[in-house]
Amino acid sequence: MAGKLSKINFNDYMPLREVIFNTLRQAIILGELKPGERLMEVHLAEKMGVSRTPVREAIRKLELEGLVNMVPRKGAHVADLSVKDIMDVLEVRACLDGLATSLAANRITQDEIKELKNIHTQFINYIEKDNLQGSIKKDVEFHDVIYRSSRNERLIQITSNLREQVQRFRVIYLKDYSNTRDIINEHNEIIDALIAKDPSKAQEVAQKHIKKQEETIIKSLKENRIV
Amino acid sequence: MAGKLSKINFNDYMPLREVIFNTLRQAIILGELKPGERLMEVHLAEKMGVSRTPVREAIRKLELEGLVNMVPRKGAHVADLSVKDIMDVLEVRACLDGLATSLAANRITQDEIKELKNIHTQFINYIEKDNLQGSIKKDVEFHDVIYRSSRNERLIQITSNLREQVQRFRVIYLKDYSNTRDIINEHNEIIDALIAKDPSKAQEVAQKHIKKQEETIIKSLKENRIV
DNA sequence: ATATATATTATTATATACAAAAAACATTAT
DNA sequence: ATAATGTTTTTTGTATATAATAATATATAT
Repeated sequence: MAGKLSKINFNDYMPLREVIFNTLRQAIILGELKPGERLMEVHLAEKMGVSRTPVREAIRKLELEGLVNMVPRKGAHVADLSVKDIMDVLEVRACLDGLATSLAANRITQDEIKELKNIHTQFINYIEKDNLQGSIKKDVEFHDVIYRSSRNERLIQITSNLREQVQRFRVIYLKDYSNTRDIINEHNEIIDALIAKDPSKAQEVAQKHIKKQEETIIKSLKENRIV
Repeated sequence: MAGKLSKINFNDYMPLREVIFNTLRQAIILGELKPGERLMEVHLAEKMGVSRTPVREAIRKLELEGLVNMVPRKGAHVADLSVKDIMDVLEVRACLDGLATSLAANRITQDEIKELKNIHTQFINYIEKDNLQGSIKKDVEFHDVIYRSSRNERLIQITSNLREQVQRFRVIYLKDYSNTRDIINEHNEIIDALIAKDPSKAQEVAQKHIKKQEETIIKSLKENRIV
């Protein structure tokens, strides 16, 4: 009964508002829509071939997600993201990454550890080959597995939003961004702590990992004379 | 030039969608709208004397805030809040309260410490007088000051959402909720750590404070045979 | 009686219409 | 030329209309 046809093409309906929401969100995160840029309903609507209604609903959601600022009766703008903003984000993220990793130390399965090692190996390969996009992708996946292993949905949701902000910041300010080899060792430490099922060690190294990321960003901001 | 008239009554315009959003949110948090309850657009619209448009936009925001679940083309329901959900929330909150308090230890001003002590005194008074509503209010204010003193906007935003969830959980499951005298001592410890400007002590006692809250909730759930 | 098919109704999704406010522009007075 | 005022245009906010889907009720066949 449950062949391919009954599995596929069932729940693939997406409201226009969702499509618009995802499109705009991606555009903001990838820097195609720049901070401060005005979001005009009619303009966006005709550009995407829809009416104002789904555009407005999408903007409402972006507003709550903090990617868009609204002034009633004036309009919507792409939210600014200051250095202070991202420092706030990283301060929280360091803490929550520590939490996620310490929880994962107790809750991660053997399969997930295997998966983690696998991703890490691919990460190393991309780094060796200077493939930035690849290494970024594997870095994201690496942390995805850890968050997932924390078995805390709320934590996953919050950190995913925080990572989004960091990604956005990089695109806006740090066009010369690159993944350093140091990260390999830091990830190794994390894996070791997880295998050892040592929560406090896991917390420590994960927190250190984000703090180093923060330092890297600050260093890069200084080199670019931004701060 | 800048008399009362120019200060008051200037920016007091609020879009209907915001009014509806706040109304519905309050209703959900205070348990007037129960988990699983259907939110029907026309129904809500005519109950509040507006058209469907602002109601829909409000629902979009509630959706992103996690207070409402949507199934496309089916409708919106008040989000469920399971015991597991709230355990997740408290796990994160313990961590972030620790962070906020440790940051506050370095950043809080003398005035803010004075404010904190003041609120705490009033909190004690309400506890002594068995005034639950009063003590809850002062408890909230107490933590507000600490979050504010962390000087981390992102942290303030996230924790405010988490506290909202805890509040909601209490209303749904713990109608017999009460503030115990133990909290007085825990708050005292927090104040002391802040005065001493001792971040790690501050983190420790704040985290302990939330963990105790978690225990209280679990105990109460057991007494009520919910878990 | 139960299951299946069909018609009816209710509800959401999207588009459009209209009203109110803000912004842009032009006009006049100084 | 500049500021103040009035007019037009643009844009947002809200209401309504239409289309499509889901839910419900009804009828029919087995």
